[in-house]
This record gives sequence, structure tokens and C-alpha cells, in this order.
Amino acid sequence: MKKNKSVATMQDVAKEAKVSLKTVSRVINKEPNVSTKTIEKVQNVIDAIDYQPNSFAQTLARGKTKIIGLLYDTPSPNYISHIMEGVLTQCYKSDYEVIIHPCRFNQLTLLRDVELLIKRTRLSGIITTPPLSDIEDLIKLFKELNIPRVLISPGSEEVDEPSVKTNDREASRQMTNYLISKGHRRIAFIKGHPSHLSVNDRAKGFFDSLNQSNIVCPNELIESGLNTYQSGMDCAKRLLSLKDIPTAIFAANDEMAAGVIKVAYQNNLKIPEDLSVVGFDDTPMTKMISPPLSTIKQPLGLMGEESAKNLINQLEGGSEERYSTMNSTLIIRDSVSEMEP
Amino acid sequence: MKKNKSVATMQDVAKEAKVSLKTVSRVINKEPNVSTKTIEKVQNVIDAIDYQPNSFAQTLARGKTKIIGLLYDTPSPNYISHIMEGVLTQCYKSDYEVIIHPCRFNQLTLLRDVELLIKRTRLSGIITTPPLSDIEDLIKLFKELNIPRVLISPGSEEVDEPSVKTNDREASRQMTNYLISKGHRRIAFIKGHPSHLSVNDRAKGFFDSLNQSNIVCPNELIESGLNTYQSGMDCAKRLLSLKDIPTAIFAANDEMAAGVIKVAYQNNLKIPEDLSVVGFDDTPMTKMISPPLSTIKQPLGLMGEESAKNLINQLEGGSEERYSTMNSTLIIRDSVSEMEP
DNA sequence: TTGTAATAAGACAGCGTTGTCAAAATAGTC
DNA sequence: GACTATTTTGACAACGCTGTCTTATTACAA
Repeated sequence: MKKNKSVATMQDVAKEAKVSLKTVSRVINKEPNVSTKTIEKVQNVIDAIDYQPNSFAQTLARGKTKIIGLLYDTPSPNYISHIMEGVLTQCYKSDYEVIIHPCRFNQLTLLRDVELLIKRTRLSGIITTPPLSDIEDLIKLFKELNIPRVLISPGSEEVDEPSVKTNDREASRQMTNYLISKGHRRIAFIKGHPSHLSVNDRAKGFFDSLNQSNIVCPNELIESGLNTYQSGMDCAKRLLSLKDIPTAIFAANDEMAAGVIKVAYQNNLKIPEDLSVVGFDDTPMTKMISPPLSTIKQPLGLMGEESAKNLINQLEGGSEERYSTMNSTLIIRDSVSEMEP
Repeated sequence: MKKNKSVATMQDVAKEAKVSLKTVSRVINKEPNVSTKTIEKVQNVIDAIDYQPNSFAQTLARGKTKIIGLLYDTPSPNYISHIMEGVLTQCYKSDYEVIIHPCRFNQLTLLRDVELLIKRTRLSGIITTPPLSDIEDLIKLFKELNIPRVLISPGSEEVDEPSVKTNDREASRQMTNYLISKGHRRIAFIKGHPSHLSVNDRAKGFFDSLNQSNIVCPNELIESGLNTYQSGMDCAKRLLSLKDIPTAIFAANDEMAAGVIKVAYQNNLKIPEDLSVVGFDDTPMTKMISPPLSTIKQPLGLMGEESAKNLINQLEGGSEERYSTMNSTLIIRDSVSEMEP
């Protein structure tokens, strides 16, 4: 424990600036009641010796951490990396650390696992991504531990929890409107994984639009997939073997839409001439398949930022909105054709 | 600072088990010279009150952290999320925290930024991903700060730094061999971004194979892209407007390969009948485009694990290999045709 | 049994901050 | 100029753990 070449400490600053430890502390934390002269003096020393406060000592002394946990469960790489980027950006600004924690949705130990994480790392707040945002037991745990939290895209319409949502239902409605405006009337929908509630909001928007236009959708046109490429193919196979196939298929995510396109080609259907297809998520591959897929884009980075903002706000006692809704937008490419009248 | 309902502390354990603080500490850290009876007694109390050591106090007292920084610069979501997964898995096992830090490759402040990160969070070790692994100034900084590190896929052949590499050159050679075995002789190659050195190892393997088979590759068949879909298209446009177009195109990554396929279709070429295409990376979209793309897969998760293992080993004074090489493997799908003899 | 070595347990001082409270300096008033 | 307010600074004890050094206990031999 020699202090030979180790990092500069508050002591060093205090000694050099000829003030007390506490005064240095005040300057660092921008506490009031320090004369500008002193601030300047101390700040100069800090800059000169490139002093950085030891966050562990700070944390210990303060009795609370500045760490946010981001919980996720094998989402698409695209999803998590953009959300993460947003969370990191915001936390960096506000001087919070982020701990990324992969969970397994249907693992028995999930709850214990998360509880340990919280206790072990003294997380000050938590952000969850789907499908974790819909696990009631998890939310109950948060409540019990009394830990501030923000849920990203929880599925159920009325959660009484701080959350960041997107207007997916509305975006779906618009997309369906768009299909209708192009003359489509026989439109199929492929729902997402049953336990991903938020993905299933998308179906609601689809029906909203149909109802609005008084279009009746026969049951045979509603399929239920598992969010995967393969399941998209499976659903498409069924849809395209109907006697009267749909003129357009709306898949609840891009991967399934890609599966649809694959099967369509196998059935010698041209896209969009013989079949229009749209997806949801605007994953990078949508630009690379043929034809480029029309889809809906969530502002993932912003959602990440917003949830961190919301959480930090809770932690620092602000009183802003607990809920926020962000806009998903239609991305129109070349996978939808105008129907002949 | 009441100790009202806060978390259990070592004091609590010590009092309850009727031993000294130090003894509890010994049990927790599995230090020697504690009787089994005492261990059991203490452990029981720990379990009973669900005590979790305060890592901040530990860190402060120990004088060193157990935190690993993972530096990345806007790689593909697929790449970073899999690497991250591996790093997290390994660190979790060894009880290290991970801080993910996005950097900007060509940002002026990069060095200062990283230096601050290290000082501020007292990182005990660092893992870098490409292209950061190739920034000499960055590595110089690490050396100056004397911080343990592992570079993932550094480009230059002989780095004297702990690193985790893949045998991309060999895999490229094999892929090229495969093309040759299918009867292709006029094969084009699209190189990657010039500053991503590791991506350019892939070109070397290509030439290795050609040389081995005594095939001469005219300059017009070598293009240089930027790792993006768009640049793949640009290169393809040039290649496919040659008088004598290649029968196969090997792109240094999947995105560029997808661009090639796009342009090929625009030129009314069938794939693989009229043109064979292969990529590199096995990104998820390779399965979803038509035809499914033959490519090469890096064991990203394992690479992440391996780098964390390597780093932790350095930190804990082990003496294992500083370098490791992992195997990338050919993934054969349907984008290559057998040439007529 | 006594003496000695080995083993087990404890006392206590940090680690680098911040919070509390008291003291000093300054400003403001009559 | 003396006397309050007010603002600015400082002393000192936490925070919860680990390292060092001591002391107590046990094991073993003679």
C-alpha cells in the first residue's frame, strides 16, 4: 500500500491547493457555497495533475451507486445493440455506469438471478427489454426490492410502470391503410411469438385498419409465427396453398417477412407483382433482399436514450413523465404493388 | 446514514456467527487457515441472511478493480453482440464486471477519451475489437498506462500483444479452393475497408489459393470496397461491366456480397447459374437472401469468451498462452454453381 | 507433562470519498 | 466599531471491506 506511483488522490489535490479535503469534494461535486476563487484554485490543481475521483470510494461514502442495469433476453442483435447504444450514450452524459445483463426468459433461475444481480452490484435502477418487460413476476420482484425501473415496450396496454413504448399499433394501422390504398383487400397477417406481447400489438393495428375500411378478414388469413425466418416460411406455405391466396401479406417482423418472400419465390410468385409483402422492424437485411422490403422502423437508439433519461430522472428525484411513447415510422420500399382496379 | 433497512453487511454476519470481521472475510474469499467448522458456521449465516459483499468496499480496500472494458467502434450489430455475449459469459463466471464502451475510430478525442475511461473507472483490463485493435497510438497508450489488454483480430501479422485471432486467411484459402474445385478459374475478389486490416487478411488467403493452383488473377478482377452493401454494389457494377466477366465473385464480407447479388440480378444474371458469389461472416441475412449465400463463419461467441479468459488470466497472474487462434469455418449454401467442364 | 511449531482467529489501521457539524471568514447593520 | 447574519471552510467520523500483525488455540513431539 505504498503511494508510490499510484493515481492521484483527493489528498494530493487538497495538499497542492492548500485547502481541506472537503473543499475539494465540494468543487468536484459542484456543491454550493464555495467562493469562485477557491473553485478556480482547486480546479487548476485538478487539471494540472489530471485527478479523477475514485468512484468506488465515492460510492461507498455516498451509500448509493450510479449504475444502471440493462436486462435483455436474446433479442435480435440489431435490436439490442441499438437500444444499448442509446442507453450508453445517455448514461455516459449523466455519469452513470451500465451493466448489461443477458437473461433467459424461461429459465427457472431468472428471478433469483436478477435478484442476485441487483444485490451484488447494488444497481440503482433497471431497464428491461421485451420480452422481459412482460414478466409479471419480474416486475413484482422489482417492486419488492423497491428498485427504480423503466420497461421498454411492455405489451399490455395499461401497465402502471414507467415505460417507453412505441406507437406500433398506430404504425401497423398506417401500414395496413397503405396496403388498402394500393388496392389490396385480401390481406393476410402473420402474428408474432405469443409470449412477445409487444409484437402482438402490431396485429391490433392491422385489425384497426381493416375495421375502419370495413374489410372482413377471414380466419384463414391470420397465421401465428414465432418471429423466426423459418416460422415465416411455414406460415407462408399455408397461406400460399389456400385456394384463394392473399394479394398481400403483412408479417409482424422482418424475419418472417423474409421467410414469406422465400416461399413465394419457391411457388414461382413474383414480388410485388403477384404478392405484396411487408414486415416490421427495418432490420438491415430488409434493404438487401429482393425486392427491398417495405417495413416499419422503431427509433431504437432514441428509445434507449429515452429510457435511460426516464430512469435517471427517477433516480435524481425529477418529476418528468413516467411514460413516453415514441413514433415508429413507415419505410416504403419496393415490396408492395398497386393492384389493378 | 441509519442502518435501518439497508442491506446486510459483514458486521451483521460476524455478529450473528460470533466471529471477527476478518474471519468472515476469509470465508468469503476462500482464504486458507479457517477451520471447516468455522467455515460452515459462517456460511450458514451468510446464506441465512442472504449476505452479498459490497463490491465497492472490496474494491476500495483491495486497491484494485475487477472490471474489464470492452471497446468497440460501430461494428455490425451482429458482430458486437456476439462478441459481447461471450465476454459477458466468461466475466460473469469469473466475477468480473464489464463496461462496454463505444468509441469513434477516427475521432480526434479517441485517445483522451479512452485514457479518461481507464482512469475514471479504474479498468483492470481492456479488450478491443477491430478496427480499434489496429490503432497503434491506442496500443501505445495501453502500454504507457501499463494496462493489461487483449486485442481481438488485430490485422498485422505479427503483433507483440496478447490477442485472439481467427484463421481467416486459411479459411479464405479454403473457400477459394472450393470455388476452384467447382471449376471456377476467373474469380474476382472484393477487398474490405482499407483501414480494417483484419478484413484484408481475407484477400491474402484468396491469393494463397490462386497461387497454389497457378491461377493468375488479372488486376481488373480485384476491387476494393468499404464493407458496405452500397460499396459491394459499386464494385459489382464495375466487375459486371467488364468485357469478360468473372464466373465467381468472392466478397470480403457478406454485406458486399449481398450488394453483388443485387447488381447481378439487375443485370439479369442468375445466381448461381450465371455467377457464383460467396461472402464472409455468416451474418443472419445470408440465410434469407436468394439464393442463400455460402460464406465463412467466425466463432464470435467463443472469441469473446477466449479474450476474456486470456485477459483474466493475465490479471490473476496465470501463465497461459498470450495468443490464440480460433477456427473460422466454411458454410456452404447455394450461391456457387459447378462450372461445365 | 512441557515445549514448540503450526494453525486458526482477532484487533486495528487503512482504502478515498462524503456527510455532519463546528469554526472561521466575510458581509451587512446600526 | 461592535454585533449579528451569512457565507465559506475545515475536522472528523463514517462507508464496508481487506492487509498486516498479534494473539489464541490446537497439534505434535520429546
